[in-house]
Amino acid sequence: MNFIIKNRLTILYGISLALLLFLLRWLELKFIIFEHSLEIYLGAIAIIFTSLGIWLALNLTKPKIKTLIIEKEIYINHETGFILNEPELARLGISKRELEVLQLMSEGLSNQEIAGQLFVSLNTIKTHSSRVFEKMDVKRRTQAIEKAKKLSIIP
Amino acid sequence: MNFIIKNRLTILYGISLALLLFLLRWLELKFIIFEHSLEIYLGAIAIIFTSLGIWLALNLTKPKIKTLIIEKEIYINHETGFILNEPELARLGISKRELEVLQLMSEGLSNQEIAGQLFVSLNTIKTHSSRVFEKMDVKRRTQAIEKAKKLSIIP
DNA sequence: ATAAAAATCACCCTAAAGTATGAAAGGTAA
DNA sequence: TTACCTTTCATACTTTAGGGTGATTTTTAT
Repeated sequence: MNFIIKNRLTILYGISLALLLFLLRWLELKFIIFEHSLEIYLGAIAIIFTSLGIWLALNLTKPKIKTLIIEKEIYINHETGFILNEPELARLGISKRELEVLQLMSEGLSNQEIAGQLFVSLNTIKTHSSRVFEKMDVKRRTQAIEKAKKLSIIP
Repeated sequence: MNFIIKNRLTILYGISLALLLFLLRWLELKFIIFEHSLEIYLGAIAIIFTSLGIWLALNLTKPKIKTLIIEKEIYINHETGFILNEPELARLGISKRELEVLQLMSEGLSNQEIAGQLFVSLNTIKTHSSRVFEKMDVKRRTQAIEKAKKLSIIP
């Protein structure tokens, strides 16, 4: 069964050829018996074999494929994946809350804005930031941000 | 001339067909004069027209176009290679000196330190920074640094 | 040559940032 | 329980940052 399925195209071609030969024989008989003109017979043969040729060419040759390669550029920003450098964080002794304050600082928020966001007083934020600067051994928030980014403590 | 070049394929086909008809006529004459067998004549016609059919099919069919879109991923490396976003810089209207001040700001320097580094007065740096904030539409230096980094104006 | 833009500086004032010190509440580990 | 850390908040003070205004010099472009 598998053999038949695999070679079904070849078998079909064989059957078609056989039928074609029968057709030709029938045309020849008609030509001989009824004494029709030679031209009609020749014309029929020409048409049939031209068709055969076209059919053979279309079905037995592999289709011509013109491959058009279009390169589409996709820009990927792989800065999204941020991995917190926890050992460094532990080494500096920065607490969770302090890190939070540091993060909001790096986003450009003022102490007052950070206080509002974390629902604490301005003084609390000042204390936190002072401790962070002390622990990180920096003098200003801008320095803290710079250093923290270099150390992968903040994104 | 242009007409000939454009339709050269059609003209070629016409000439080929004419030659083919001549060949057939010649074969017919040979068949009648020398009383050769009908089978050879028919065979020749069959072969010629099969070939014609194959040739026609191969040359007149349009190739199938297969479009392959290859997506090429391009990673932007923010860490190593920094490319200054000059169009954005021009759009914001930030001058060379202002950019310098902005850069030193991002490194965590105070206005006084920037003034010392650039050999100008503190007031000059204040003017520059104020202009930068105005042009960048921010309120604080930390915001300016954040935005500038996002816009690839500073590394 | 002249106008526009950039860079420089000064003065005054307010807002924000940062320092110092003290203190109280809550959680955690020895 | 004690000692320690974290988080919270306050007050007082100093320093830095930032806004507004005006002015001069230098550079650049038309």
